[in-house]
Amino acid sequence: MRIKSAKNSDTASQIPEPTLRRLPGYLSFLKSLNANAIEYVSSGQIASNFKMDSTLVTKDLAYTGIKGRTKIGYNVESLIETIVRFLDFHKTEKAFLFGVGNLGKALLKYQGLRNYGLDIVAGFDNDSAVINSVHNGIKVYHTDEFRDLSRKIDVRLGIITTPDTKAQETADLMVAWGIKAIWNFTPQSIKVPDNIIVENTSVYSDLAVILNRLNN
Amino acid sequence: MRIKSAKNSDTASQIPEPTLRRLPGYLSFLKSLNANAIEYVSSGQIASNFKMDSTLVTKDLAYTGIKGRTKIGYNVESLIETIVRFLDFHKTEKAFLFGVGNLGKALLKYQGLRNYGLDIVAGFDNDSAVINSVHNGIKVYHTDEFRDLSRKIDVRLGIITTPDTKAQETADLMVAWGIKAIWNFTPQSIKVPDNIIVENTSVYSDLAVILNRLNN
DNA sequence: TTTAAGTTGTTAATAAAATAACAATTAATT
DNA sequence: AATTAATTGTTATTTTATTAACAACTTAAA
Repeated sequence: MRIKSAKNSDTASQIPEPTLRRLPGYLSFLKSLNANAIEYVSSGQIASNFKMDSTLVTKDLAYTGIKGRTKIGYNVESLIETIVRFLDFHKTEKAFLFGVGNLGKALLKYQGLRNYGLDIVAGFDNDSAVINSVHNGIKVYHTDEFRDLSRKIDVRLGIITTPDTKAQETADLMVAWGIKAIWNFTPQSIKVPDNIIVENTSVYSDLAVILNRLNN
Repeated sequence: MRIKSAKNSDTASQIPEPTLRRLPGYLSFLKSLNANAIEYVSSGQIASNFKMDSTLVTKDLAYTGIKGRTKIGYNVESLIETIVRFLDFHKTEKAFLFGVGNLGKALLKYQGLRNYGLDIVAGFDNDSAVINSVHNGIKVYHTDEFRDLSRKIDVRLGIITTPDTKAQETADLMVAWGIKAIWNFTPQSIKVPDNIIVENTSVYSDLAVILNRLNN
């Protein structure tokens, strides 16, 4: 049986995902340049930092709309601001997190995400050991309280850091409530309606690549 | 300036990275089938679970050397074993972890990685608040103790979960000691000799994709 | 003022990955 | 025993991403 890959309902999802994935790396590098009071940077310099082709950097940056100056390069500060705005890292996207285990707690405590536009507003779990605990100012509630929560709250993003076996039911719960996007940290593939955005983050894929490179 | 992308010194690094990245997902799915006492699975069934093309699954599985049976599919148990062995998840790769902050602690405590061939044997940090603490049986030492550590110890992999600004010096330290592969969880690009394997895991790239899909 | 060199930005070529097409096989059904 | 349908596995095509080539520009140097 063959299935067409799920296509974006959008008219045109212009920007290639590889570009989108590289931009935060550039941003980190640019910030370090800025911290060192460096005013201009060329695509070649960025490329050499990441051991990649400079044309690719130029093209990636072109997507953001920034203009460079011949023989000078790009203004570091305005490039930072352009990328931040392009990636919507300047806005604040609220999120719920389900499953306050080790990984869940780490994400709650992780200050870094705040600077990149993510604001986790509450945690949910079924384990009484963590319910009512507070991490980094974020309180953990019983999952039952989520069911009763007003759907008027403007949270569009849900994070799954539950045990693998709970991933699907957690996703179902979130979809029923009205969540628009799910960030799934379990290796389980979750089934959701076509209009729900799912992003899977699997540390096991990275591990597979490392072990393969180490052993071959 | 243009730079050729760093190429694997290997004669042929045969297996495509996208395939390698998909295999752990298949594995997770197969384990759930096995838990439900399902004996055989077709590439079409796997494909439909992940909303992908069945040909791609067939090709991915072909890389592992497994043979399927026409009209029947693949034997779930032997497919699991084949993928596990193919990915070297059956071996135990020892690792050091540098930077015992929130993310570092989470990785130390994360039991899941043990089942996928990763065994973190020690943590290192400069903060006296965490030195000598034990997480999941793994002790945290002062970074200075790493410098003095015998290079005879068979640890090939180092994990960086330090603050971004410490990433490069931590990498330098590890390379000097004799580490062969680095798993970098900071968004900073680290510079290492060509023979050192580097895998970057950036949660910000995933966030960028989610925010883009949500807002466009 | 002219020339040279570095850099952007665009267009063309190549490489890699995903999808489609299809041949071969074989279990199940008639 | 013959036929049908499901499925693997391979080859061809298309799409996507990367790399190469090059034209245009502009700053700095001669």
